[in-house]
Amino acid sequence: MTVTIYDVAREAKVSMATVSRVLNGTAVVKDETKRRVLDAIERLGYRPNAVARGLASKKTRTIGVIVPDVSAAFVAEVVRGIEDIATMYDYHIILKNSDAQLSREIDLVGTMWEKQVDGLIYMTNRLQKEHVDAFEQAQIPVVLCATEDPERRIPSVNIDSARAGRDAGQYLLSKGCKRVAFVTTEEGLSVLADRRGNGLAACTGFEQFIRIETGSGRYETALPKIRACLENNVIDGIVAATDELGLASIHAAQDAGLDVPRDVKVIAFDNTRLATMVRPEMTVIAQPMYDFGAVSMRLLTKLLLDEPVENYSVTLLHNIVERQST
Amino acid sequence: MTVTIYDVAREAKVSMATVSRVLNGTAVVKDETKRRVLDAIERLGYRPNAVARGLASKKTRTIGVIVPDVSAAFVAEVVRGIEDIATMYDYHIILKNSDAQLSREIDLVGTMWEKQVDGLIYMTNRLQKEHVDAFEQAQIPVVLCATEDPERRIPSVNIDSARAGRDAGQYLLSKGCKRVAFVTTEEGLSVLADRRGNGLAACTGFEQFIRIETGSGRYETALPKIRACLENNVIDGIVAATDELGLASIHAAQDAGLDVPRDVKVIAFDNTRLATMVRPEMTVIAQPMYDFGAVSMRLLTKLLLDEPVENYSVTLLHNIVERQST
DNA sequence: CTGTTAGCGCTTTCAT
DNA sequence: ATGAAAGCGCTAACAG
Repeated sequence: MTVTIYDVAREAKVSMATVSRVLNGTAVVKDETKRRVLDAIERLGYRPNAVARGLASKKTRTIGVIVPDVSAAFVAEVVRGIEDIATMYDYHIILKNSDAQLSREIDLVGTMWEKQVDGLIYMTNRLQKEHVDAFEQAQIPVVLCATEDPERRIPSVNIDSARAGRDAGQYLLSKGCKRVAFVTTEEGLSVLADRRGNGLAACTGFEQFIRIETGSGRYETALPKIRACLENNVIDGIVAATDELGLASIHAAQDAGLDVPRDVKVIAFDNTRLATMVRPEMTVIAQPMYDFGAVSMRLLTKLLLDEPVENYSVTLLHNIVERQST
Repeated sequence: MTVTIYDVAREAKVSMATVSRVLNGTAVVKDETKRRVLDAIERLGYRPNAVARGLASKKTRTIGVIVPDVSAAFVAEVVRGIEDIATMYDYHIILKNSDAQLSREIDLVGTMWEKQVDGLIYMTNRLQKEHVDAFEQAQIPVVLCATEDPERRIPSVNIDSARAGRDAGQYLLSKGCKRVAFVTTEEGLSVLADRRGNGLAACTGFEQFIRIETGSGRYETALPKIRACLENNVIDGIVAATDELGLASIHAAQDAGLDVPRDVKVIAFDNTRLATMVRPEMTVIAQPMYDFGAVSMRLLTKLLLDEPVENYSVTLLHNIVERQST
């Protein structure tokens, strides 16, 4: 029924080993023999069984990808980057959503272990000791993607978030803003978001700086909260932690009778497609989302192939894209 | 180094078979023995090797998911639905992007075959003979997700697209629209989009009906084309094939000096988050994106577990969500 | 350059 | 209720 390497060997009148060799290019095979094997493969419609291969070689060419939620625009873009590079290096990805729940995040490492993945790309809001322990126990090479390891034990790919926050602040200052708000979901939820906020807060020159916590990152719930804040505080500049919160900020300002950008300027993080499709188009601190994924995967391949690695914690560049909201 | 089932057996003073039994619940094991095994597993930190399991049992508990592009909002949501249900039934998913290229779509079936996936969830714009042949050759159970098989050979999950198109038309008629445009990427690209367009075209009562083809589905490229059309035709109602095209239509209308919804009403397909975040908020034909994925995966589990299946081509319900753009 | 032979770690008869 | 043993389909020494 299923055609095996043994069938091919018989058909080509060679040994399994030789078939394996032409399949994997593990050793030189005489051209004539190679042709016979290839012919047999063709004739029988043979496909190597990756599972058997994985068992024998202890390499599955499969990468585990653990993310909070693929349906988030940012994450989906990252996953696309991961998958593209994985394909390029002939790896497959197993995708799992953690919903940012610690217990699930840890569980999933175990699951990936059972699946014998060759490596792991990991996204989480806050890396904890439990994570590192899990990685260690599973003995799987891990690359943290858009996730910081304060102690730099685990290879990672990030931008300089504090600096990005500062850049946003500097930018608003240059636009004449004095009273600035940082709109974020909730302090303590995401290390990166906090770092951005702190970078922003560190800017000197603001007359006032407040944080607006929206609880969830959802547009609908954020909008009224931001609006309330805007009605109780005179604010002329906003930095939002995500595009969605940026848009909520713009609309909240408009609802409060303010003009964007005249009365209040808004700059948001991420630069998902949303930013360019709304009016006014949003000025953003653009994050290299696709590259987060692509570079993480590339770094992981280096780890797996024992290629030399110059830098185990890669810092990607961010940049400000000026549009109409400022 | 790596703990195997054999080590556990030795530690618990039983045979591998018994360990396997308690692991899989394949047969009754005396409570006392079971405890010894569980203890040994705990003590040794044993994790079953899913690859070895897969080879021995010929079941990998892995599902291949082939989509055009995860980074598209619609698709990402579908994938989330698939993954959730997969997890629920203890399956894993291998994700692949095809970029809607036929050759790649076919290739990927072969790749999934090699990976010995137990089943396949497949999304494509236009199912062709090549696809069906590939499925057949690989002998993998397939469920088509948001993808129609005109000949109903392959199980699938869809909405009634023609009817959805008609509903959109009917809705615009009820709003007093007479001169309607269908904004889509390009005829012939997507069967479902075409079907919607045809359903719409079949509505009687319009004084005029035109199609606006935008080439790509991207906001940026669509906007000027739609605007040009709107300047050369008197249009008072638009049905857009996606939210992104819907938003492009709204902005194009505004740029052409028209008010939405007063002068021209816009209704779009999909209902991604975009629709609720823009102003005016978009009226949509809501698609059950998450459910496309969830139901497809559920159907696939039925196929895999030999559960009775009432209906091999499931039709999900769509509905109109009325907002400000009409 | 090619063949032989052990496994890889588990499931699954078949006995007992 | 438990054990023994034969594979699953392939890779990777080791010979020759």
